[in-house]
Amino acid sequence: MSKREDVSISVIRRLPRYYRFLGDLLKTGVYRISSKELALRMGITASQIRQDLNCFGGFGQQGYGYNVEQLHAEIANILGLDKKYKLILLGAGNLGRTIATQMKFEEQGFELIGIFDKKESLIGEVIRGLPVRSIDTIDEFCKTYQPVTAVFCIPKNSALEYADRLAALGIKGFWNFSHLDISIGNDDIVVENVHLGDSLMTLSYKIHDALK
Amino acid sequence: MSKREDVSISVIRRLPRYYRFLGDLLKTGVYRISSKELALRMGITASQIRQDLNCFGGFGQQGYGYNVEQLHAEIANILGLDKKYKLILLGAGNLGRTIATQMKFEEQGFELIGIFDKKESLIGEVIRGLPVRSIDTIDEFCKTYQPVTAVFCIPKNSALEYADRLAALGIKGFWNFSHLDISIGNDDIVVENVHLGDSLMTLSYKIHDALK
DNA sequence: TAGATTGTTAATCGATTAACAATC
DNA sequence: TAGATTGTTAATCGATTAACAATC
Repeated sequence: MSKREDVSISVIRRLPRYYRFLGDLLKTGVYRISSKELALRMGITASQIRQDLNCFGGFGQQGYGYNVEQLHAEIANILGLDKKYKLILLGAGNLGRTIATQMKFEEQGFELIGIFDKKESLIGEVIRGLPVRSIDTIDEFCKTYQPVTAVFCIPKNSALEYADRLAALGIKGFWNFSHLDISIGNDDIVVENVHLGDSLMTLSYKIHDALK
Repeated sequence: MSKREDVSISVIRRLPRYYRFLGDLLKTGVYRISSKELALRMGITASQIRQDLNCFGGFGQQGYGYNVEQLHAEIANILGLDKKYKLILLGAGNLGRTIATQMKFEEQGFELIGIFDKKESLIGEVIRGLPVRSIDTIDEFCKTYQPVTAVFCIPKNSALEYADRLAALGIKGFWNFSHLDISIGNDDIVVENVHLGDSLMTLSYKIHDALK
C-alpha cells in the first residue's frame, strides 16, 4: 500500500471481490496469477484489474504476474481488514440477531462489543456472547468503550432518532439496514447502506425486463 | 411507461430510491413536486432526476412539476411491483428465515411459494405460513408450480450445486446472498447479488480512510 | 536473450451536469 | 400574459478499455 489519494468508490467496491477470488485461488493452491487469467475468471478486463491495483501501488512483476498470497494480503491491508474497529449493533430483532451471529466481523476489520434494543423483553438475552442492553444505556456505554461504528437494524424512525445522537457520541461509520438515508447533511460520517428492499425491487425490474 | 430500450443499470438502481422518497412525500401529504425540490431532498441534481425519468416517458408537466401519486405509481409499474413472480427460497438457516419473514415480497413484485433446506431437522417447520421442504423435492416442486425466481441463502458450495439445476428448471432470476458469483457463463438468467461481507469490507475501507 | 506481463499513458465510451427552447 | 419547470440537446466529467514501452 503506497500511493492512493481519493480512489473512486467504483474501484473500492471491486476490492472485496478481488479479495474473495484471491482467497479462493489460494485455497486451491494457485500461487501466481496474471491479470489476464484473473480477468477471465472474474468476467472483467485485465486492464481494469491492473488499473484498479495501481491506484494503491505496483504489486505485480512484469513477465510474471502477481503473487496471489501477497496480493491477497495487500488488499486486506488496503481495506483495513486487520483492524479491530469497535462496533455496536442497534436492534436485536430478526435481522439484528442474524447479522450479529452470521457475520465474520473479526475477519473484516471489526469487533462487535455491544448489542442494544429498546424492547424490555429482549434485554439480558445473550447473542454471540453479548447481552442485549437497553438502548437507554447507550450514551454511557459509548462514553466508556468508545465504539467507532454502528450497525442499524432498527426501523426508520428509530434510526432517525439515533443517527445524530451516535454521531455526537463519536460514531464515525454506519452500516445501515434501515430505510433512512442517514448521510444527508452530515459530512463527518461515512455510511454503507444495505437496502434489501431496493435490491429486491431491482431484481423485480431485471426479471420484468428479461421476460419481455 | 412508454419509451425504454436498454436503460442503464445505474438509472435502474436509482428508481427504488425515488420510489421510497415519493412514498414518503405521499404519506406527508405532498401531492406535487418539482425536480428541483426533490433533488434537494435527495441530495442529487435535478438534471439527473429529469434524465432518469425521461428514459421511461414524460411524466411531468412544464411549469408545474410532477404529480407525486402518479409518478409513484409509474415507477411501481416500471419496476414491476404489481407483478407476482413466484419465488422460492433455498436455505432456512438464520439468514433464510429472516429474509422469509421480514421482506414485503407482495409489495415488491413477488410471491413466496416455497422454502427448501437440506437439513432433516428443519423439514416441516413452518415459516411465514410455509412448510420447509426437503431440497430433494425441489425438481418436482418446480415442475408443478413453475417459480421464476429463487433466493439463495445457502453456502457457496450448495449454491454452485443448485444454480444450474434451477436454471434448467426454469428459474430466470436469482436473489443471491451466497458468496458464489452465479451469473458467470449464463446469459439467460438475471442475478441480483447481496454480498454482505463485501459491503462490510467496503465500510471498513471507508472508516479506515476517514480516520486518516 | 526472447517471451511474458506489468505499469501507465492515450483513446473511447458512458454517465452526469448544464443550458435552454418548448410549453403548461 | 409572465413565471415556472419540464423534456431534451450539448458540454463536461469520470470510468473503462486499449495500446505499448518498460522490465522482469
